[in-house]
Amino acid sequence: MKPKIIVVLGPTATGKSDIAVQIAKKFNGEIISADSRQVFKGMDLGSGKITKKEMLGIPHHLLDIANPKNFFSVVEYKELAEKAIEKILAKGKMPIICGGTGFYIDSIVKNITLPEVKLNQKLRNKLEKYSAEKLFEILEKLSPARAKNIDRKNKVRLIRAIEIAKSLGNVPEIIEGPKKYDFIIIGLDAKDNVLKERIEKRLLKRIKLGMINEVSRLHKQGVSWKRLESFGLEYRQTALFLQKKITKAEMIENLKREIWHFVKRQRTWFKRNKNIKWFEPKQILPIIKQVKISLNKKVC
RNA sequence: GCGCCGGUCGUAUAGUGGCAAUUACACGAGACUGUAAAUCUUGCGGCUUCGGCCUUCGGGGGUUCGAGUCCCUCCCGGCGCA
Repeated sequence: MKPKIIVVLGPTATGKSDIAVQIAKKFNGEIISADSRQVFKGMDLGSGKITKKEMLGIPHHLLDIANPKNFFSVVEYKELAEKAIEKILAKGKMPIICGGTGFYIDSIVKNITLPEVKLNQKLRNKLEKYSAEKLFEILEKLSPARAKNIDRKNKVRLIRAIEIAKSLGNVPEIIEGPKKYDFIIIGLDAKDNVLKERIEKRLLKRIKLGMINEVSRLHKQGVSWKRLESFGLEYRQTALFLQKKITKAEMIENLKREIWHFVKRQRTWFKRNKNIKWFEPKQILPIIKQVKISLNKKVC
């Protein structure tokens, strides 16, 4: 029998972190974060990272493992997450993956093997000057197979594909490996108006707790404005505010809107996965109590 | 009361006689081969057998082959003078 892993996913502001902690308490688990921003050290308030206190003694993995100045990708994430899974299982405990980065979660759940190609800044600087059409032509020559299914207007993807092709000779096919684990996937989502309210409340709280200082500190530590803006949402808007490109009121307005857009994108991603069992945040805790026994035998 | 300016898809705008009509934002739908909170695509008057058909630019009337665009009039808003 394959080891069981619980996954807690869903759009932002649904209370995933707290619920994951409750689940971990119930099933003797440890938590592996699946969040593309919380991996970075020093990015706490802006990314909504769980605090030491909120962890209630449950060990958390894959938080604060990367330097925001450096490139981090799903390849590294997958490698580290699998190591964490094995470590937790070796202790006889239950791994619980929790986060909102669909791509990171899928890399584990689908066991996707991706080529490990380091970032080549020199090449990127050169490629960034080209138009999408030009980049597509270059890729077509290097890797016709990849050119066939790539989004030909998406420069970010085109540049990455060329980078991989230049390093490996072509862009290898993606491989979905054998399933090593049994995943129980719990999705958390709430009604639009409930979520919007939570988003606003949470945002104002973060600002009060010092989110702007956090971004300012990151910049002083050498994280460029460009890099901060590339993180999106809180980091982008706060960076714009600190550079006096927008006012504080504009920053808050933009954030409310963009976080909502983000929710929509997350939902679009998760919609494809038919194995997700969806719940409202408030109904999940009583259910967790009930499935206590059945989880040890069979899937709930 | 007089004078001037203005009223166009949710909002802001373009359009001064010739194709449902620009652009931005919002809103909706979606992609995802590896920077994923990023990046990208797409719809947005209605209907459609995808060829078209119908209804639209404050209201009404008029000029014209043809009006968002010109004229008259009414309504509404802003500014100026009384």
